[in-house]
Amino acid sequence: MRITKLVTRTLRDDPPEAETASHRLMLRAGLIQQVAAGVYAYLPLAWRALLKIEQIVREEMDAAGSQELRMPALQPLELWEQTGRAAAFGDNMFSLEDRRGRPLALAPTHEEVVTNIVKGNVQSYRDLPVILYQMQTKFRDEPRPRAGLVRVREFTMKDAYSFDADDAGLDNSYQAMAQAYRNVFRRCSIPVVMAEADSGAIGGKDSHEFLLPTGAGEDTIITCPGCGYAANAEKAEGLYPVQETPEPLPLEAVSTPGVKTIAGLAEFLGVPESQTLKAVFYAADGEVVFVTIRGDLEVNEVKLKNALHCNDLRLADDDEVAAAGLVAGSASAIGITGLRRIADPSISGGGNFVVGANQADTHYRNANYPRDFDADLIADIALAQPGQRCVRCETALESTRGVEVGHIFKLGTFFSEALGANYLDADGRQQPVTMGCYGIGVSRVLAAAIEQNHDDNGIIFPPPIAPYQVYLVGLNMSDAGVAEAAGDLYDRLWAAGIETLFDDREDAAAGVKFNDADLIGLPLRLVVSPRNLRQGMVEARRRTAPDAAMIALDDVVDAARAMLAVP
RNA sequence: CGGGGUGUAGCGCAGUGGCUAGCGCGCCACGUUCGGGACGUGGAGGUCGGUGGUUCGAAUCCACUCACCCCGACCA
Repeated sequence: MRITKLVTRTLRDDPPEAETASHRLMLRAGLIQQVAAGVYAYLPLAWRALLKIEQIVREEMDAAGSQELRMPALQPLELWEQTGRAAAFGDNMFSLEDRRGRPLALAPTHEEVVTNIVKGNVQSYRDLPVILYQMQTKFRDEPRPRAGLVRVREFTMKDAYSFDADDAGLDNSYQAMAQAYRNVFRRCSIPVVMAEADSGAIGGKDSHEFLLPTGAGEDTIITCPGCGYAANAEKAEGLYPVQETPEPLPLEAVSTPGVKTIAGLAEFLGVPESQTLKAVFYAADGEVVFVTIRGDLEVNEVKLKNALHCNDLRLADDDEVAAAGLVAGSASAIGITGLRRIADPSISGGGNFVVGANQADTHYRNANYPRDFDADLIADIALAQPGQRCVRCETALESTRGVEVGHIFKLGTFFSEALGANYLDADGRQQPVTMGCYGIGVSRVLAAAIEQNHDDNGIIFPPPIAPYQVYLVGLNMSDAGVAEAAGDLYDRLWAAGIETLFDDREDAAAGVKFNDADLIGLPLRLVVSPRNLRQGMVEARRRTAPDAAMIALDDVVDAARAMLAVP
């Protein structure tokens, strides 16, 4: 491709709206163009890179025994109502009506459709296992798109679905997919962490995310340097110090004027925060629930959502709190009626806690569970935090941010039961198939690869996903000798199968071309110029190398191939 | 959805009630340049996000509205 024909322009300056490196560089290098919030056009350079990423994914999926198919993005909403996921996705699902007023959805994922396909094509245990996958455009009406291709509303996803006879089969499929994922991300130069993850409201047992650790990420990963434990903070568990249970003392009201926070309460009464209990109120699908946890811990809203089996969870607003008869700042589980009460197990270790009294400016000392208050549900709802200890090896946990590029789930039989995808086992009995699902955000992989592989001058494309392998610069293209030699070299490179982008601009200064070469970040830069030509040479520099090498004009194609082969 | 911000030429911005709305980059023509973002001369390009209002007069003031960005709750 000749630059003079390429529909892309590079930007001299950083776009002001772009905060993260990948967003900034993709805009500057002319890879993407925004069409709406969270909706981007992939310009030719990005598209070539995406096709390469897709091909890598395809090769690894095929090698893992999966077969590619293609399902529709446009689906009847009714299908989503059969599994209850229309409600679970809620406003995150784009929906529309056809001309007859029939409700349709733009699919955010494909479990329903793929399960129906398997239902119609798999009858016997002899047909299992099966793994199907597709490259597909997904639509999700995200509340807040951000960071270029990191979080968008229309994106390319590779989604795969496994169907097995039982849990042992699912384990095999899951392991095969996990290995395929490691291969994909290694080939794309994205050093991922595989972390335990929340499986969501529907999800079954195990779930893992593949995350690129980077400050630009949206997820928090809790890791253990001792044993290698890694988990999304949504899922992670941590050990916190548990006090000995003291002799229970009588409940005692104490005046606490103006005290509204745990920190203020602990300071006012001269007790550690771990000697207090925190009360938080949430609206779970509109129902106000009362949540109690030890004062020094934080509520993990994902764990809470799972414990409550609700679709929508948010902090209750002031009106809801007041309507429920709660006194913010001095609320307590003591004497609460008419509300569901959820408590973290941390309330049962230790004792003689300071709690609210449901009266303004008043708290109780010496509250003890279950003597003084009760809960309808005790569940782990604590947010793991760095500094807490690993549940396996008791090393202090660490925390880092990450971009999620892949996610795998063991789904179990939720979908097959809801949609009647059964098979006949060897004993002639009907059984629901056991499913897993596996997603890679293909367009996000491109963003992550750039986030990981760049410097101050621009992108450093990993060769396997670079849109072209060579950036060929013709310096002083109005010089007939240069134009001829560079054009000839361009033809020879393509003839040798080396994908080359040819900067054939006549009017651009050397500096412009070099800066664009660095910005776009192809693996190898070749320079044909009057100066080099007088010596019969071409200059070659890898994007990652500090210095250039001089290559005889006749040897350039072989030399380029050799330089590109070096990992 | 809560909080903060921005909409003026392809891109980045200036313009607080007054004449023909400016600047830089980019673009077109010609000429000079030619190894890390050159220079000269001449040009093209604008419903000032939209609607309504105030006013002799609105990019500028008011109301409503739309879009987009950033920070938080969601996901690949």
